[in-house]
Amino acid sequence: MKRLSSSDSSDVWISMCSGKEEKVLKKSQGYSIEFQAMLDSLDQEDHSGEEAGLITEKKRRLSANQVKALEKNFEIENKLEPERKARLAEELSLQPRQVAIWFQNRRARWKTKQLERDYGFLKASYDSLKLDFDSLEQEKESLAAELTELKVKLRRETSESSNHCAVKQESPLSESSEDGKPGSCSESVKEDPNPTPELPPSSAAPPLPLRYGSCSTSPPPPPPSSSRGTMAGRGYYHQVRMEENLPSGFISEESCNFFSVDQPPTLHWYLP
DNA sequence: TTGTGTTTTATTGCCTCC
DNA sequence: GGAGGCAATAAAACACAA
Repeated sequence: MKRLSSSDSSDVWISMCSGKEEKVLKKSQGYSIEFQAMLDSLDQEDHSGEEAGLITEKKRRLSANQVKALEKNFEIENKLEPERKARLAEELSLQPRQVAIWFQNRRARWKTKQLERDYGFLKASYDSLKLDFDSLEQEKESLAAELTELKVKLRRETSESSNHCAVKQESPLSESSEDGKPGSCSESVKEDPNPTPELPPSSAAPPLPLRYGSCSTSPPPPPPSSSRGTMAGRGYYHQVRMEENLPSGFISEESCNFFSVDQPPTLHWYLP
């Protein structure tokens, strides 16, 4: 498009020239006399075109009614067939190209809005998941603390009972320990070979298999590298890390049953 | 009134499809 | 190869605070 210096100081636009020409004209202001003369001649040509009744139009916004009609049509179908374009253009007294451009821009706006909506939805989903994760993490920590406490208590009771037996064994009137009830000494001293506060060396404890909702000793395949950046991928590593953080000796058969999941794990992120 | 940010209209260049 | 769509961009039109 080319901007003309009209006599009535209103901006007149001719839609027949390209934007590149306009840029050239704008940049050329204040240039050589020859070039200015050329611009003047162009202006004269444009004025003569105006007088000849060529398409002279201000760049202006569409009227409210036009926009309303276009919006209505966009709701029906956001793509424009040639027939509909021509009909709309005729109904709204617009150029078919204007209608096409309006639809194109409208689609772009719709896409932007859609992206914003999707982002909002994903963010809400993420926030909710994070809350869940945080509460589970807290629960895990309190359970671990409780477990430690219980183990200390158990150890104390065990040592007390063994002391009791040592005293009784010296006495000929000591009670028989054959019934195996609590308080019996023959086995209880041997119990608890793995006191918790003094964690055994890693060589003493066999490597614990990682569990993924079951007690299988074979670890699952590693996550695909492509999923490492995703939430699913992070979930995979979180589960591993959480179990690695458990106190040594915690993952036994009991603990396995305690934490095992009845349903098989969903590895949808891993399965193709 | 003016400077500035936003919205709307339009262009350009590239890509895909027929 | 032409038509049409899309992303990026330009620039006018508009809104609004200072």
